[in-house]
Amino acid sequence: MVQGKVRAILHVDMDAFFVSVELLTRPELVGKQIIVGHVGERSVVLSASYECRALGVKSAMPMSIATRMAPKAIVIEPTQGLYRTYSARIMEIFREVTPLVEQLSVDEAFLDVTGSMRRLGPPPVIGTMIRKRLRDELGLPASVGIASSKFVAKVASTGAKPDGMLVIQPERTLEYLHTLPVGALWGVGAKTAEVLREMGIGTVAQLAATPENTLSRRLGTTGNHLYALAWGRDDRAVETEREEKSIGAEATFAVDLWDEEALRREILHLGHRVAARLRQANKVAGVVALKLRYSDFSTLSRSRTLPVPSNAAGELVGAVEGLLEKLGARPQAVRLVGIRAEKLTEAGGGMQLSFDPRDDNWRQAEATMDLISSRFPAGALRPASLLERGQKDK
DNA sequence: TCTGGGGTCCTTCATCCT
DNA sequence: TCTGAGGATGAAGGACCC
Repeated sequence: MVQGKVRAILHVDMDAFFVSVELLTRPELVGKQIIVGHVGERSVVLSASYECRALGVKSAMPMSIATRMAPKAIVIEPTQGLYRTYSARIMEIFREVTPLVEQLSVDEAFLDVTGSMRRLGPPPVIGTMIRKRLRDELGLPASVGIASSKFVAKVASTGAKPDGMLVIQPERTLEYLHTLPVGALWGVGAKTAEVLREMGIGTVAQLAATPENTLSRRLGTTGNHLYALAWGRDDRAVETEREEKSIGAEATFAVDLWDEEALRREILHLGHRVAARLRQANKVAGVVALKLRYSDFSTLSRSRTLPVPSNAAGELVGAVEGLLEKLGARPQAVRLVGIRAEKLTEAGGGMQLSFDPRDDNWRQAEATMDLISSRFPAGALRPASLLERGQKDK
């Protein structure tokens, strides 16, 4: 950052993104109560239209509760590939404005437009132009927050929703921040909010008025971090590149599971998914982690360093099965199982060392699967051990 | 009311090594 | 040879975000 120069940061956040994308092909549903999410007892709301939000429906809310709150809502099954396609087009528009784009998720990004102002005009003009392009070219509404830091821009875009724009001038930052509840701060979730509530802190103004060491004694480094934010201090730069640190996959069972065989089948399936994504990213994992969630929602994780970093499903699954065996008998039925590949490094630094010729056969087989998977629909190809018995016998 | 799936970051604790 | 201190590292768990 250039010392002394005031930055112009935009945070652009699409409004009810999944719902908006689905409505593009179903214009007759515009203005209706819409929920995007899987229909299932254990699913949650991915996105809800503002008509549903008015009734209390929120993202991540259990579907069973959401449909009770909005019994007339129309539930739409998510179309994963479609969101990625639109996301890519949204980011393209952002990059035509400035190369300094930090994508936070499929539907939001920070843009540092400090260097684009001479060419495109002041930040509010740029924000308006971006919103117009998203609306005209893609048919999607977005909200924009403009400030001199990432954090305040993000808070502003939340305040601008839906379909609005909010500019926080640097000299008015504290005045604006100090009107907000602590939950508006990045990093304050349910637990931290509860701790702060016990300390008698409910607003950003109260947080700012609390001595920093009081906060850090209670919350550790989070306390220092929150204190800085409460005073509008955030000089983090917009980062255009971010290295993936882990790749994982997990699945929740429709019914909690005691069956070890079914558990191992799911692990094999997840292992293949994770390995395929590692190969696609040209990465190998140094560590593989297993995650189990039991009936009572308690979660356990175990991890193991691989002898040689790998992206072969056989090796990932082998390590996870070792962890599973080490755990011994399950104390409760299993609700969720997950696998995560960690300590990622670039693959392709020559062949991986292995003394077992079977490993090479596996890698070749998996490379062939990648090739076939790239040409046929998802799920067309699976290891025989993942097929149901009836299917396997055919 | 009952909690998905994909991630990141931080803290705590155990273990190893010097 | 034994013991303890302290740093580095790995593993586990929790909180948070979208």
